[in-house]
Amino acid sequence: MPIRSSRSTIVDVAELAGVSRQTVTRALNGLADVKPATRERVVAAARTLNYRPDRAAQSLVRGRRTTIGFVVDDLTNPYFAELGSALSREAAALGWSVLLCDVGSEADKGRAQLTTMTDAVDAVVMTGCRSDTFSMLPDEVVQGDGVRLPIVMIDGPEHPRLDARVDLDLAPAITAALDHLRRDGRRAIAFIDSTEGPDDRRTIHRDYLEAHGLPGREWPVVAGEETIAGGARAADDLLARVEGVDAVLVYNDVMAVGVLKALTGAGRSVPSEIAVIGIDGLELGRATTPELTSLAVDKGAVARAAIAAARSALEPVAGAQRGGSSSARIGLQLVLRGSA
Amino acid sequence: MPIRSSRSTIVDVAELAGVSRQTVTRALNGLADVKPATRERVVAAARTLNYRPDRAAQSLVRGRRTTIGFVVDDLTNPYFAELGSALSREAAALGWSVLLCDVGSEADKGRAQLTTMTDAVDAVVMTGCRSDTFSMLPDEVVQGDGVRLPIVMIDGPEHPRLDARVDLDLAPAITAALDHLRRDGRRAIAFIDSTEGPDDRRTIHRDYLEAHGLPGREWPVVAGEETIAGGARAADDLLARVEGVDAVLVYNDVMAVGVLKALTGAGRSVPSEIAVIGIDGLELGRATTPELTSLAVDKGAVARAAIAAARSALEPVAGAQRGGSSSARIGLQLVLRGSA
DNA sequence: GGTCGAACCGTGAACGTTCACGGAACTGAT
DNA sequence: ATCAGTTCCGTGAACGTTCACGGTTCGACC
Repeated sequence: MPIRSSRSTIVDVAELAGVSRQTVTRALNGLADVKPATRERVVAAARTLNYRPDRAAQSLVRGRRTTIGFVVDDLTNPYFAELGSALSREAAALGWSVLLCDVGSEADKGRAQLTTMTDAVDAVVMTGCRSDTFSMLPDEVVQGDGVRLPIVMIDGPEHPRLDARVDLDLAPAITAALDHLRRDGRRAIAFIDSTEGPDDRRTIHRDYLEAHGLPGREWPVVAGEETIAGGARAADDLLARVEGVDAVLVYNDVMAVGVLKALTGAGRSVPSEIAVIGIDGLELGRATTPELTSLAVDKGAVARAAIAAARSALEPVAGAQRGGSSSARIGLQLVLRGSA
Repeated sequence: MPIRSSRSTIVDVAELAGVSRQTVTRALNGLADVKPATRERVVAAARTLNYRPDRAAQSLVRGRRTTIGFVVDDLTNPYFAELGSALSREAAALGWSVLLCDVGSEADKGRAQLTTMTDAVDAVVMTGCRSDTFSMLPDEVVQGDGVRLPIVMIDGPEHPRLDARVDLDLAPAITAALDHLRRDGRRAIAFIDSTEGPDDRRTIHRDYLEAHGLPGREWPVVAGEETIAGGARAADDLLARVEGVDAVLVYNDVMAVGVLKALTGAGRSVPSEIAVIGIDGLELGRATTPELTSLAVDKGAVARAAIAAARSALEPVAGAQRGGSSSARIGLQLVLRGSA
């Protein structure tokens, strides 16, 4: 008997059990029309061969399952985790599956991960991507000469290749937050960003300051990394360089928590001396004292919009809307907790 | 021309472009031996039909990809998020994919999700599962008459069906933490659990108290839910019922952060009056003031062990070790930050 | 005009599983 | 002994794609 090095198939089991393919199928899938003795023989054969049905072959014949890939910079960031959670449930409601891909920091590994993901998936949902995850995509996917793998981008940079976008409606939200601060008599409202690259949140903030004749355009602060520690460093930096700041708007909640910590650590009381507002509305914001006021994102809504976008891009109807990238906007809500 | 309601296949494209399957393959996959004009015709046909290659058929013929399912109670818990992140990268190193499944609270939906997941996956990695996720698995999977889908459990309840376990080596770690507290002169060391069910951490704690003649066995505190708010409530409860507690060990970091907040909120200073130690070693523990001391879990190590276990369970070598469930133990490290 | 090589394209077969159908063997009653 | 009815099992075909091979066309060159 020749040694089969590769994985054993259903016919191997059939031969060993002395039956046909079909009987093996019946026996292993618990169908009727199999004599108990035969079933046992088949099961035993499957066990000794460590037989495992090929999922690809199964789903080929049983019908198509759609799988979407969820690409994140860093699942460790609770915002992305909450988003992934919502996406997983939303996809499940349609019978879809979600393939997770945490590309992380190392660009080369990220590339490899994305290639294996993209050819196992019917559509891609990317998010964040301030580090340019998009350019890590395999060339054949991004140029898409042949078949375009649908890509929907959540709150990330623009790109002609995208099939759909889900954006946060930041302008009214940030305006509301700043209005709130101004009503409280705050005048010196700084903004702490995560990187120096172009950023809607920062420009909205700056435009607001200009429109209302407030100071602060000259206080660009950059955390460098979207972590608690990064936020804390940025806050220390801000305190060291600027006098009289009485409010801070922060790029996201994770960094805002760091800011909060650094401020109280430096003896500034929050919110009486300095108010802090974050963006995302994470559960994490409940961990601090005072709790973090934030512009909350409805992650369920974002996930629903993303899934809907992927769905319509996958629609079998021949689209005259080729290249007509759809776009959804999700509002944010100012949730007042303790910090502002 | 009959209207095809289902998804279009490669032969549809071939017919529309007036070529053969193979030429379509060549054109769309960017291979050689296609005249530019023909390629364009094929691409155009694919576009109008919104053709999308069947991933199942592709991977059937191109070769097998292994996919593992990652089952979590709640990805919102940063511990599981960090674990998922590690798992994703570890799997990627082998060219594997990770299917995410956040079963959440609703048992019925969880059931449905798990069935669609389990038949798209070559192995399952479950974790947490204090809420009995295991019993949500479809019957044919859990009884596994025919082919056993490998299941590896991370730090969850025992079950004869499991193929492998990855456990946290809690006893020495918790002992180290309690030793540390005792060296600091703490005597009244409470434990805050998440549920009332059987739990290693609680029993290790109680055994330690007994062994060292410390009080506290009579202070069972249960948070109910593994959240910051749950931990806070539990701490309030503890303060209201017991006098003189000078240290608290908490089931996990998320709850411990809530405990920390409740204690400082109630005017107790940490760590001078009461020390707090959590379990998990999350980044979240850096958000508080003081930062949370914790028994840190190396999530990368856990993920590696889980992947390795799945790998060996999938090994094509006929195993005489059928049912011989492997088991790995991962140590924890006491990381001293501010709270103890 | 024949030969040769390149460029381009099509035809079976295969991947591993399940579905639809039909056939054999066995039962029990007429 | 015949028949009908179960019970059990096997044989082609199909799912949609790619691989290996072979064929045709075309131009160029002797």
